[in-house]
Amino acid sequence: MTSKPDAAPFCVLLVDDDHDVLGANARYLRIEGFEVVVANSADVAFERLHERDVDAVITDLIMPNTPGLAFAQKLRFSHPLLPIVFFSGHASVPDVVNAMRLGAVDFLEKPIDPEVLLKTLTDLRDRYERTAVVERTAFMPDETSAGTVSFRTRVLAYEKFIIEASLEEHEGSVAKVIDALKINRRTLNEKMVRLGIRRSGDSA
Amino acid sequence: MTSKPDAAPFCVLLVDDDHDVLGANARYLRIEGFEVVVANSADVAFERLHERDVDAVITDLIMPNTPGLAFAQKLRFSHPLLPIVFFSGHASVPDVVNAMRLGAVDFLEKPIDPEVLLKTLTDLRDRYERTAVVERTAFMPDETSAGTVSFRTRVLAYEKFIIEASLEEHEGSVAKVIDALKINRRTLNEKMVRLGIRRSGDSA
DNA sequence: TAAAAATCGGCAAAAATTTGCCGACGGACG
DNA sequence: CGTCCGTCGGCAAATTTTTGCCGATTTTTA
Repeated sequence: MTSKPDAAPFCVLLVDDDHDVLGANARYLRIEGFEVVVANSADVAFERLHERDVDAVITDLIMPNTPGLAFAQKLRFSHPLLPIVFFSGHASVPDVVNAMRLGAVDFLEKPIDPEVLLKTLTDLRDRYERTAVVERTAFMPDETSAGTVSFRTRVLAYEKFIIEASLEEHEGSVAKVIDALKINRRTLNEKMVRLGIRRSGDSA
Repeated sequence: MTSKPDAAPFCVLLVDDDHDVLGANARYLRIEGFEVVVANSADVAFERLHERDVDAVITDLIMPNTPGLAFAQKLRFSHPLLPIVFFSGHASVPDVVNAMRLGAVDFLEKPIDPEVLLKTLTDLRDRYERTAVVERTAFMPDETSAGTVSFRTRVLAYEKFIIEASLEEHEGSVAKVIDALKINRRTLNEKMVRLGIRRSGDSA
């Protein structure tokens, strides 16, 4: 409904080889308060990704040069937790299956209903807000080497994410988290310290 | 091609409300060397699951009483890593998306091509052979854990994902993965064994 | 205000993971 | 052939993590 230009700039990377559609969607999303970066090919998309942090990627499954899946695959690797949403005109079941396997968040059908797109992104923004943070803090000390995130780092980032998410879900109740995650209290504690997780309150 | 009744008994739970189809598929799979348990409803399926350990579940998406998705959802609870394969006649994109979100391994289209089914299961067998072990050690043996997926399980699943992705990205080159993930060769090896990851090459 | 419920951290034993070293194997290549 | 390269696995030591136990504090609840 209300589209408020949030304080938190949620940045969406829109990838589509159809210039018109791309422009239209971008415009629409911008009006709705999203920050939008566009790309008309996978290559350009990667350039954009290097230039700045995006919070979600919306991409056409079928593009001239790079198949959308190959694109997603590379993306998955450099940005493990980055939400990807596909859309396509006549997607076959296997297409959808493969897309989801690559960790797609959703798969929309073309032509895209603006309402649906908006809802998808809004949900995403709400749900994945902190994920981006995790990525940013835990990943790549310097942004030069996008691909060289160590295994350990990624896993730790994920652990952190899980715990923080669960913590939030249970309104900061450690006890509930322990129960939900089936993790030893002591262990959870250790991890929180190690990963620098603080309850509800914040920095400083 | 050659289907050898393996020493390792891979047990498949086949769920379909169509008696004839169910029987036919079961027979076929048995001939191909799988151990098959059948159920014509979600309820029966759960009974079977309590009776014995199965390694994979193949289920129709649309069934009279329980919608396949609801079934999968319950299943996800009790068996977070248990591979589920769906099949359906006229699945919509959203259907597939939801199925995959619930962690479906694959989504086949009805009528099922025996060849495809067989291949799917064979791959599954190869890939998930050892995963069962992980599952067993990863979370409570008891079904008391009705609620959630344990922290450990989730992390393991993620580790598995990272490794498999990297492996795929580097066309199965362990050396490259070691370099990319900055992980000790020995460690990577251990994890692959523990998580049941096999290199691109495949079946027996 | 007292009792009950939640958190947190120190410590040390127990358990699990990681890593280095060594030898082996199969394939590609000169 | 003989070698080099990439992979694998056994073993044991080095490390890291997980857990249990105890007691101290803080927050809620009755």
